Amino acid sequence: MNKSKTIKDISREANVSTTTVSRVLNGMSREYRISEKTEHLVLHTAQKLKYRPNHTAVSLRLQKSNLIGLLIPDLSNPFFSNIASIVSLELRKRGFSVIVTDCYEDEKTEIEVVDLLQDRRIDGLLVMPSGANPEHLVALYKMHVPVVCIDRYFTSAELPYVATHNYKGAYETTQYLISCGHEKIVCIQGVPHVMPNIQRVKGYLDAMMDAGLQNYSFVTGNNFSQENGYLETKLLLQKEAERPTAIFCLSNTILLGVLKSTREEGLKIPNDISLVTFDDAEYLKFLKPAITSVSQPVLEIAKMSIKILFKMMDQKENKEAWDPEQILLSPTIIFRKSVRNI
Amino acid sequence: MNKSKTIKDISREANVSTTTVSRVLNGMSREYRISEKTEHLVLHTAQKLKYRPNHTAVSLRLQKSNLIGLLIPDLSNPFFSNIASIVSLELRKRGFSVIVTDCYEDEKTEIEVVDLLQDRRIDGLLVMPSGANPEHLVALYKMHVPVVCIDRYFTSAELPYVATHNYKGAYETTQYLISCGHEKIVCIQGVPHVMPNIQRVKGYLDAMMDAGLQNYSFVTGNNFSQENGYLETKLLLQKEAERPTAIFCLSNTILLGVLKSTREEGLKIPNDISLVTFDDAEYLKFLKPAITSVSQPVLEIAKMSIKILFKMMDQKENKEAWDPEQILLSPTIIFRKSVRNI
DNA sequence: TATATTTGCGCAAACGATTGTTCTAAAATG
DNA sequence: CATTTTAGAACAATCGTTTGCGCAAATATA
Repeated sequence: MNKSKTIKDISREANVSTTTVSRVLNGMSREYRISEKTEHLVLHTAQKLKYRPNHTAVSLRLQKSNLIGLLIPDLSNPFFSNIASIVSLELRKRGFSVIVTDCYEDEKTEIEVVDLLQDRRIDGLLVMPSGANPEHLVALYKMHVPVVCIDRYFTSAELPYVATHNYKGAYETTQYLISCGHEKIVCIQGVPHVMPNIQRVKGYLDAMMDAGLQNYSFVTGNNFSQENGYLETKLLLQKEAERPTAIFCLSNTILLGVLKSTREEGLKIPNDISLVTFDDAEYLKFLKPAITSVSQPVLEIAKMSIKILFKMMDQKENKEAWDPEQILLSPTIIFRKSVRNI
Repeated sequence: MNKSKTIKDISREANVSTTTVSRVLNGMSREYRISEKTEHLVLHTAQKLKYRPNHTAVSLRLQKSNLIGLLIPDLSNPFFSNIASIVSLELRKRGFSVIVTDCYEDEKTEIEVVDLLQDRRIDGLLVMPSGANPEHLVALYKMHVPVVCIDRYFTSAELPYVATHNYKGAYETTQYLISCGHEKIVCIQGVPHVMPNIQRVKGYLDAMMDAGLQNYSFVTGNNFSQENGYLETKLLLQKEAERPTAIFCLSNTILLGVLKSTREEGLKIPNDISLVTFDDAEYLKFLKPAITSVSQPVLEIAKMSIKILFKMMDQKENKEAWDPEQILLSPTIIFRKSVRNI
């Protein structure tokens, strides 16, 4: 850190007390009847010395860090980094800084980091949890630190969250495939225990069931990696006879793996096999054919979660007023050319 | 913030001074001859009260925040968010937290944020500058705050940096196009004033020149957006007669725009026109055809910049020992199917 | 037994701000 | 002229730690 100037330096230089300096610098001159002359003197001296307030000291004194924690399972995933981008902007607008941590989908890391953030006395936490267990987050919440889950959440806990209505998105997408005449529809899933995945699988299964296709439903895969998509598809294409006519990828990383696999097998899309994926991404429309996808309302999710966070921070005094809002926002299906009408 | 327990609470509960508590908690029992009995008592009480140190107070006292700033021009760009991901991991390993800010390619924002970070007494700054002006960074550096530029840098300033050897990458890529028989090669650039762009353009121009093709060289465009790529390509394809046989995109966002444009015009790649782009990305190999690209050594760049940052932090006492290391790491061309051999 | 060491720990001053209370002149009032 | 009011600013405690120095009791040494 820096041996920078302090209000004490200003006070010495201007021959006034630190009290006066502080009050002037915080724009409280009027309330405390500080003469214009003194005010100018202080302001001028501060400029001259290139004074900058020590935020650490202010935090300690005011018991407020103006720091928000942001926990992300995987920053290199565009879905998450987009959220980080929006959060960064919105919080800066409101005068907060963001401590961002990439937890690499590891719950243990996340738990450690939550402790560290607590030591730093963050004023609030936005988290896309990596694990299946909300305990560390609930503990923080109970210590009166506002916490909002984004994208991933827990039904077992009383934590506020904002996420995509994944069930609806998956249900409707599956319905769409069925309406195109598909029956053998396979679903390649991501991390099984995270809520978005659970809901998507449920939506898929229910839609199949409701169409009387329960005997055809098949869920496979176990994480959001490209490799997962690749390997699962290889396996699927093995048994030529029972090949699915459509694959529903539960993330666009999975889709990439599926594409690699179908390409290697020489399959044409959508003629040989149809494809749909969760998560829209810019490049999907440049693939040949362009891929139909379920687009999540990322901007709204990010903004909404911040709104909820601030609502809680505003009623910090009486935590009893906290009402863990749990919000699901509808996704949009973007129809392109990757589904064949049978 | 939280009315959590302090060492004073422990001191009261255990009937020892805060001095002793602090020493025990910092593992200095031996050095200060604190009896095992007292040590255990303190440790036990701390546990019982669920004590957590107040990092704000520690920072103030020790004049060290354990906070690193990370300034990014655009978090939604995978190139940058990948760097953020690596930086987050590496700094966590070393016990630092990262304040990340997305500056949205806006220099004014960046300048403001640098001030804020300085107020927070960050121990170091990693920055991918948004603007053409290094003054605010140099000022920080002169205040003895370690600063390292990543990817983008300034030749006019004495700041350390780590970046891709963009000139080399562009030169060799252009050479490759030429070796495939191309002559009318157009370069669509990004933000003109940032160093990577400048170097890439230079590499392209020199390669054209060295091949005696200077009359064919043509640089257009003005930012890294998809729209830029789209519009510039539209213009290029206007004059049918003088159409280039190859386009060199200076980022993969630009490439996406180019693709959209060529697709709309019904051009086949690489038969009608060849394409090469800077920045490799996962999806490039799934495009049809897969796109040849210049891959930047992102991991090495991130790790190297952190290494340099810590080297400076380690010799904080005598800033004179600081030696602004300026490092360029070579990129790799990944040959795929988007260039036609004429 | 007197003195020198060692053991075990606490006092109090920082770090850089904020703020309730108090104080002293000057101005206003009667 | 004596007294009250007001303007203008300073005192000192506080936020939660760390740390140089000091000090009493216990033990070792002569």
